Amino acid sequence: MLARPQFWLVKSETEVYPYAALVAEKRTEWTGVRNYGARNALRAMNVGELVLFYHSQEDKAVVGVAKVSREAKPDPTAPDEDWSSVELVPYCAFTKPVTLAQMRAKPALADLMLLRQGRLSVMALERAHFAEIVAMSATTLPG
DNA sequence: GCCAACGTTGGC
DNA sequence: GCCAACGTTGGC
Repeated sequence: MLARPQFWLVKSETEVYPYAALVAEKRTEWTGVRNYGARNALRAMNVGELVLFYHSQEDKAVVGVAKVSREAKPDPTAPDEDWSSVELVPYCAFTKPVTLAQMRAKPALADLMLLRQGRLSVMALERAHFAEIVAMSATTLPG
């Protein structure tokens, strides 16, 4: 049981690996992260924690929530290097995607890391930010 | 250890 | 397609 669950956000290009692909596959190995900040975020994830799924490039919107189903281990796509990957499963698709423009327009999200550090592909989220974005999606999370 | 050059990401 | 931001690399 997690005393203090953390919340996360991952980015994926819409055309490369959309949320629908995760739903179709049931689970995915989140490989290919090659940035130290993003890697450290992966390593801090715990099984069961929730992850906002953001589509970069085309959609520029958070489209759903995934869940960490396995903690970080060495990234199999970089066998001799010090990178990490986790496993994600789909958790809940958003009723309405929450666009970057909508998030930028919310004072409550002014210091959201997604908005401040645009290139980071995996990041921690404050609980309040997570809750705000879920509320904006008009989605009721299961459980 | 500094910093300029370069490559990549991602919004517009 | 362009460009800003920023991370990484490599010369010194």
